[in-house]
Amino acid sequence: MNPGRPTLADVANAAGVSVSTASLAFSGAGPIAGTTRDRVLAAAAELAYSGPNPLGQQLRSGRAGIVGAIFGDQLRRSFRDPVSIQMLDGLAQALGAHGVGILLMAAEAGEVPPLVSRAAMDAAVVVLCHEPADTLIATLARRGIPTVVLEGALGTAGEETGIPAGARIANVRIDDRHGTERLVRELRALGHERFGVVALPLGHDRRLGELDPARHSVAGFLATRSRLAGVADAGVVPEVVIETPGSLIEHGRSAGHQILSRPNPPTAIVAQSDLLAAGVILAARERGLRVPDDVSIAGFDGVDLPWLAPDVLTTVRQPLAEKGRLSGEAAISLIAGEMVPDVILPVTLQHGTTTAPPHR
Amino acid sequence: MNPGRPTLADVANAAGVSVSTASLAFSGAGPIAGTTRDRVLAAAAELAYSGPNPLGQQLRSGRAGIVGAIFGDQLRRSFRDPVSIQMLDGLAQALGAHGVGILLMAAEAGEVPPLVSRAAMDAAVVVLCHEPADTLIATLARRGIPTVVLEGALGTAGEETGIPAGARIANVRIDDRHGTERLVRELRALGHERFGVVALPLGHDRRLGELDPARHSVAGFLATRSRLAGVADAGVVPEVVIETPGSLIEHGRSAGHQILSRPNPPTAIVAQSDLLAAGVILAARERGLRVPDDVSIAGFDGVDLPWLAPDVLTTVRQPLAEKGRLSGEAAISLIAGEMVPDVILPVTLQHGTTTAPPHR
DNA sequence: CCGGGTGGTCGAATCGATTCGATGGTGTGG
DNA sequence: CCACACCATCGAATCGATTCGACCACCCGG
Repeated sequence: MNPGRPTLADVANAAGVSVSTASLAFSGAGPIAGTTRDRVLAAAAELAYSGPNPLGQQLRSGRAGIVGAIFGDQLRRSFRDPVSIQMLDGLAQALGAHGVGILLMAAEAGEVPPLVSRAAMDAAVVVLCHEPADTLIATLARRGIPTVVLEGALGTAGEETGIPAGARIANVRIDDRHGTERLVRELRALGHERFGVVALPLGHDRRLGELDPARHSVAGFLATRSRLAGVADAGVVPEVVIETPGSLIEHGRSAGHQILSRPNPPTAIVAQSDLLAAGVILAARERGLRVPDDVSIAGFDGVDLPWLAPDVLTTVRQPLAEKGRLSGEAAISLIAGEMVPDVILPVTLQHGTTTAPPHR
Repeated sequence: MNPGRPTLADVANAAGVSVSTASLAFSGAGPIAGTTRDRVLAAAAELAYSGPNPLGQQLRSGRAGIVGAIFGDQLRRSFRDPVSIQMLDGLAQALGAHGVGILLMAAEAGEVPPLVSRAAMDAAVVVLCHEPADTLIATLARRGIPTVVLEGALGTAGEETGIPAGARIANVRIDDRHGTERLVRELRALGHERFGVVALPLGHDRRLGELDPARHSVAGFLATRSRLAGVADAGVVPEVVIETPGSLIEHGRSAGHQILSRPNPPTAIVAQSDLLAAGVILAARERGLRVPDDVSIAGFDGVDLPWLAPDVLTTVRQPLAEKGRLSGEAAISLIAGEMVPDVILPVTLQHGTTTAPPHR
């Protein structure tokens, strides 16, 4: 009759019942006679009606059935790190169990993608934004979208961040400061005294190179960036800190070469991610250095690196899938209007073959 | 006044204009006086109205602004293959340019996830389903959702697949049959005569092991699975075909050990993906075999494997990001109601250091 | 001075479903 | 035999926006 696909009204019409009754036949809410339901379903089959249009349901219920997952970089780069992927997998599991879908968004370099301000979503999860993501979070807050922030800066709530006071925000993070501290203490216990650090991006500008003391005081970063702070907590001031443009093998490799080409390189290199550490190991191999005899190398995250064999990385393992799952459940709770306490997940030290006492 | 967030009606009310005028102030469609628009926007700011509710817009327009991306496995596994990721990145770029978001869905082992049958989407892209995805595609077709199928089986349209005739389906695939043929021909030209093949999953059951001639005739698969058919086109009947549960390094490694532990192993191993090939190389290394002196190994895809250094894989490169972009644009066209011709993208042979004439 | 055009605004219909309250009919218990 | 309860069904309101056609007033040209 009318163009386009059939609607519930068409089905009701064909079945000779009212729209409300037809609705009951599909939703199952409320009483309905078996014969009536069958008649409605038969009419639906006849018209090739494939069930209620989700758009109508969404408007009515006020729920989109979607949670946005916002990554701090191009997907191509974000997803080369197994960290993001395991997180995402955990997130997908938790949300999938509630019939909620994941809308993928990539926010490059502090930009706010149009989807963040326009797409329909019931909640958002901000993942892996190494740099401060205040404008992003503020945009979501203005829209009244409850938000789960992963590994966010500490002062997310209120203040001069432009984030409204009533914003419903939950924080999920790991105890990376303490984890790093324990790792570095162990390295000191092995006898290491001179350290190099390969750091994740510290700001919006994606650069590779030594931390610029003119622009950023190391002390300042020590205070704000927890993995660096963990180094300081262990009583270590690194000889050199290389900032990288991202958590990728090749950046770790470049950083490794930069550190290892110094006149008298440090005996221990602590990388802020496993991929960075893997890159440093490749660099060491390329320079003919033996790991861990000539240099100890440690990472952070605890992802599988089967191709690093025979080496097994010493690292700090964080529960990645668990983190994703928790974030998903936090999002579900926020949507339900519940308060969600901040969560800090524990990490565990994992001994591999890439660390040993320094060679004299 | 009323609970919840303000609506366009509230804003119109506060600004002393009608709802239709307020709508114009935001959408910009149709004539509106500057002073009126300013008054509306001011009222909006006053009420902390953050723009039109997407749910209302979607119902009205009949567009969800979302394309579903359906992967044939858990995300954790799908995304460990850079192939999926580069694809997804290309897809995200193409769709993002049109302001369309990506809804992520994982379909394990031939199941149809609830989101596929219930979520609001304007189109779907079915990615990386190594096994036939007929029920999936049929579900989408019944819902009238235009679908782009990547590397789908050849007879997607009509027939006994349960897919309705009028379904709007576009196919995007690469010329993998011909690419494989060229690769194998080159290996033959080098002097190889006995081949092993490490294959991607051939059915719903994820198993690792030699192709079972009782259940599946090799000839049958040669006919239907194009990368295997390419081997046959080159005039080669492989001595052994190992089927794997997925495109992962460890599966390639197991398959590699299985092949290389045979009494008189083939001199050339062709893997159907780069990750599988990388696994075979690791297996060869572990057995003390030199690549390519003792065994030649080739892959398929052309992804970056920096950690394979110093080896560089001989492979067939396919334009992955391009494939994703094209799929995205195909989806956009389908949504616009246009017909989209099937696309077959070319592949290029890429010579690495892992293939050489066989050792006598 | 009058008619036609136009720019600005408004009312009402529409998108497709859910859900509340009302209604009519049947069955049961007093 | 009457009244009450309950089950099945229906009508209408609602969710939040867009858009079409009507309308009014004003400006300009004839």
